[in-house]
Amino acid sequence: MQDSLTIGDLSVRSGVAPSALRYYERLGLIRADRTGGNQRRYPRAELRRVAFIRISQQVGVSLDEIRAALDSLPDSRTPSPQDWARLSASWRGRLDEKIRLLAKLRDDLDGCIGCGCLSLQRCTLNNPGDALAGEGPGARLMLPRPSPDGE
Amino acid sequence: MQDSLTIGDLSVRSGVAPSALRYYERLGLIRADRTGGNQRRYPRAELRRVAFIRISQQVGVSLDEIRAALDSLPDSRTPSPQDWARLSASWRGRLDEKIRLLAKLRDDLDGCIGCGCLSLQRCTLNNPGDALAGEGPGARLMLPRPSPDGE
DNA sequence: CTCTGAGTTGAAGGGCACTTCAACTCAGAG
DNA sequence: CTCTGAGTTGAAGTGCCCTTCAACTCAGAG
Repeated sequence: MQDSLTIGDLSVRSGVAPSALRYYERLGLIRADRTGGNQRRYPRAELRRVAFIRISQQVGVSLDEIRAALDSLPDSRTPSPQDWARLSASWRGRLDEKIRLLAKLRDDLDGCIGCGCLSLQRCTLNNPGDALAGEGPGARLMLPRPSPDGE
Repeated sequence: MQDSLTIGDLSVRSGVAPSALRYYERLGLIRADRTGGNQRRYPRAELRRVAFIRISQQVGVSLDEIRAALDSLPDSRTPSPQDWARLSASWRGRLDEKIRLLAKLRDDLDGCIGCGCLSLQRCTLNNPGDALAGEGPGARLMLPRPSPDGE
């Protein structure tokens, strides 16, 4: 084992399937050198990129946005710890917001369970506190879209 | 406006598109009476079902699981507040776990940002604290799958 | 040199949660 | 009765994130 990893190595060390790694490469999230025989060889630094990708997914960021974030890294040099810190810090707000919304949902749920109404029209729906710009008549459910995202 | 809602009414009041409501019906999550002309008419109680569905999605539950939960409601009578409370309460654990994981991710991220390593191999990956059953050699990233789910 | 496991590609498939479309019919105001 | 907006259907399409497949080639042990 030298300084570069095969796709199998990277897969094992990152926990990401080879097919997913190739997919990430197609999307421009990671890159690989090639051997004479056209096989991928990953510098160790790519491990950090993959780690960042998976963590970002957990924050709920789409691959497209992750790509944009990674594009902001300097491509002249290997990203420094500070570079990674900056990127990671940029997700903090989203993470906080996500946690805040879930905590609110939990509290609303507790309230509804407590009072037994559970209609959720009065408790949660009519008063989302944040969203609900009050468009049209009648009550509106909480969030306009569930929007699939990483957990 | 009588005691039953058209699909348009239900859509406006629930904030869920008619196409989504028809989709939910196909999956067996909601049901509707029909007029002589084959149009859907929803008893008001369906509003609660839709509310429950959207809230469950925010908790990160799949439509399939939501269907299973709804199937546990008595179909002889209109579900009582207690029925809804029971179902909602059953998501509490998942919600807590979700919040816990995100909070942990945030703290790990802070730690990594703080120490500047951001390799996330030492901080987060090698020591997920929960997951990572230690299969195979090398480090493993946090969660095996991002698993798309409602936010 | 041979053999085998690992790697390569493009194209297609899959799961989830819907949306869109075409080609209708219904319901109720005027 | 007419007109129009709302409703109906099944089939196909969409977006995201990958996985699977067939049909190859490569790399390294023996």
